[in-house]
Parts: sequence; structure tokens; C-alpha cells
Amino acid sequence: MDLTERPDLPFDVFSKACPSRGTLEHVTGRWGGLTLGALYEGSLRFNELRRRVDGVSEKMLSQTLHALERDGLVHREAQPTNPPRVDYELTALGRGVAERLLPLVHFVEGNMAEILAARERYDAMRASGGARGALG
Amino acid sequence: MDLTERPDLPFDVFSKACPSRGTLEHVTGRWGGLTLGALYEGSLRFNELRRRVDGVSEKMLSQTLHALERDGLVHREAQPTNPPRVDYELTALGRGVAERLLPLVHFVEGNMAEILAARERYDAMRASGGARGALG
DNA sequence: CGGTATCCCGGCCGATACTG
DNA sequence: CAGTATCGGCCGGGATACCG
Repeated sequence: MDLTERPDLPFDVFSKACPSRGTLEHVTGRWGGLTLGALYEGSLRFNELRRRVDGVSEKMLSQTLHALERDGLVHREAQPTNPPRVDYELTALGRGVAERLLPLVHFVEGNMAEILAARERYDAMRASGGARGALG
Repeated sequence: MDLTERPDLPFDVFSKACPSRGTLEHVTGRWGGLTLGALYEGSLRFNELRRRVDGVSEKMLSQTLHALERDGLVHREAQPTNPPRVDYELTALGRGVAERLLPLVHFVEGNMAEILAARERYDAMRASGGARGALG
């Protein structure tokens, strides 16, 4: 397959004004991707999600969920019980996004050792003073 | 395939301290993804890249390229000519990332109309005052 | 051409307190 | 439990100027 072949769509992410850039940032931002990933495993309540996405604050989780719900990727199901119970789950669109996002995440996780090695090489090269090759 | 099945790796992105989160942000951040996408189409020079990635500033492109180079995703080839010529291209690892990133980007682009419609519905619902259904 | 250095603002984000 | 309100720090990122 040729991934450079771009279908003739009305939206082009390379264009400055393309609204897809905004959604892409919701989806791939610091918390958006982790939230979608967690929900891909199944419906979760607010605090379950908060525990699953290690490090997220109440505020950011709430904000992230609102953005994803607005984009039609997450469905919010509130039950008017006491205490209140709210479940979050992916929509069909959200599953589509998650199915394409997770392979990327897993690929990076799986190659993290190589990435860390590349970083060490890069940093060592800079520290030792330049762009010369192995021979110095 | 079951994307929830996570191989037993030393790195887990859901964990607060996982370094993959950093690389993921380089890759999916505001400019990282567009830069990888542009380079997936072929090797490019600095200003070619700058024109292709509409809206990026010199500073952010430089910063983005450094981060991607450090992570071993992009290779920088400088020729000591005058005027200077520098080419950027994806490494094998970078192509692996791009191949998983592009389907996500294309999916969002392709479903942008639906996403925008979801936003309008969401905003209209909020403006009209509540979580009631179609019957008001 | 291919960058780096500096200034500065907006908003991301965490911490804390409060509400239904 | 499931959030909202408010404050403040930090830094992403744009504008501009400058360098080899």
C-alpha cells in the first residue's frame, strides 16, 4: 500500500486552517490518547478512568472527556442515581480512532529500547563535541 | 485481532513514569506528526519542509527535528557546501512510526465531516440548555 | 540556505477548595 | 461519586533579530 497517496478529500491536515489538526490534537494529546486507549478496553466510570490513566488530574480528565465527547468519539451515560453513576464508552467513531492509535502506541512501546539507545548516542555525540564520525 | 492484549513489555504507556509518553508526544505533538508525514513522502530540505508543514515557524520546526533526530526517527544529512544543504529523511524506525501514524491521520481527515457534525450537535445541546433528548 | 538567540504572551496543567 | 471554580506556575510556541 502507498500511504503517500492521499484521497481527494475536502480536508488536508497539511493545510494550516484544517480543522482535523484540532481533533488530532485532542486524540493524540497528552491525555487524549491514553483516555481512548483505556476506554478501548471497555466502558469505565470517571474515577476508574482516573486511576487507569496514571497521573491525570480531575480537571484534565474532565476537560479531555469533554473534548472527546464533543468530537463524537466518546459517549457519556449518566444515571440520575444517588450517588451518581456516569459511564464513559467509545462511539463507533471513537473505536475507529482507537484502532488506529493503539498500533502506534504499541509500536513506540515495543521499540522504546532502540529509541532510548538513539538518544544516548545523540547526547554522547553532542557532549563529545561534534558531528564527526566514529573515527573522531 | 485483539488490541487490548498487551504484550509483556518493560514499557507501559499507562504508567506515569513511562518514557514512551515523551516520544509519543514528540511523534503526535502539534508539529511532530506533520513533520513525519511530510518526510514519509521523501527526503526534504529544511525550507521545503517548512513550506510543506503549513504554519510551522523556523523555531518549532528546528526544535521538532531535533527531538525526532534524538529519538532516532529522523536522519539529518548535512553537506558542507556553500550555500549549505541539509537533507532530512526518515530512519527505518521513523518509517515504522509514520506507517502507523498516517492511517490515524487519514481516518480523522476522512471522518472530519462527521466529527464537525458531532460538535454542532454537542454545542446546540448545551446552548439549548441541557441533557434532555430530542423531545425536549 | 539553514539555522540560533531573545523576548514575551496565552493557555496547559497541577493544586486546592467547593458543590450536588 | 462526579464533577466545577479558581489560582498560579511553567512552558509551548509565535515574532523578531541575528549568524555562518
